[in-house]
Amino acid sequence: MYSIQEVSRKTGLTAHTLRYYEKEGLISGVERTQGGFRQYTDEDLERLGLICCLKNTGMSIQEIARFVQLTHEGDHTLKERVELLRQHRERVQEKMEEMQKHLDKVTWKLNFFTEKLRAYEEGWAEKKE
Amino acid sequence: MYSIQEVSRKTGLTAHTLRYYEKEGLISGVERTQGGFRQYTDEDLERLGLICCLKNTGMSIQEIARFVQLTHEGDHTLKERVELLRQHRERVQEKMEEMQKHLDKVTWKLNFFTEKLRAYEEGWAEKKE
DNA sequence: CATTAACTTGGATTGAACTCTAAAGAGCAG
DNA sequence: CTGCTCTTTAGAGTTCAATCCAAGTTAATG
Repeated sequence: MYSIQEVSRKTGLTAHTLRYYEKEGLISGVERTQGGFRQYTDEDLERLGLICCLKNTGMSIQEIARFVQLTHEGDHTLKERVELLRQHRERVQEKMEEMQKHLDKVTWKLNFFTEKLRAYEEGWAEKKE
Repeated sequence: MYSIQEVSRKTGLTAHTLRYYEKEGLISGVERTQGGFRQYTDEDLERLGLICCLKNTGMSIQEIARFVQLTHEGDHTLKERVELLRQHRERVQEKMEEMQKHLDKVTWKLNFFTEKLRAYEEGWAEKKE
């Protein structure tokens, strides 16, 4: 059992964000102490792990909430969940390829500027002599 | 010379966004007709190309504006520009590696669910018999 | 037991990047 | 010239994902 601060440390999310995620339906059924303090289980941590993966690959809060809701509805939603993850993976892969292309162009431009800089510094050195 | 709509089509950015970018300092010095309409040159399009690459690899509007400003200041900012692009490239590469790791975990989970779905559908088929 | 630190809530605020609105002017086909 | 569409501006509004605030409650420590 972990306090919200401990989970914050373990996941890298702030306590604020953890409460926000709960409010948005990303993590439901977190236990409480008799005083009302959140008590996260190892299973909660595991679920947060997947949530972070989805978030870090660009899935929106809404979509993650949808996925979590399906999970709660039981095994008859398995097909839909598989479909959801598959589509997400595809989108991410496409986006990464796209990014790589754009990054290649940046690299090309970078090389161009580096060469230009070399020429500029040489010219400057000549003037100095 | 291209109207804002033509540039919109060519770049995929809306006319709104093009005006917004201009206001934020991402594209300065766009010519106008005597009536005040924007007239983009091929050079403007080229500059927009790099801007889109930077944006699509996650650079913020502010950072791009900074880069553009340096460009206008002349060759003595070449070193800084090279540095800026180099750092950006590094950040993007790290982020992409990170994303790939997270995506791998999603794939793993996807395989898990796919297997679970297969078992579930089989069970259902048995019941049906 | 007293104090301090951590936690609770609902609702307001932030910041980034658009996105839209309204009112007016520009340009072109018929 | 008459419509019609396109473009202009300043400024307001939207969305997303947090992030903060205030006021109150609970737990932990000396």
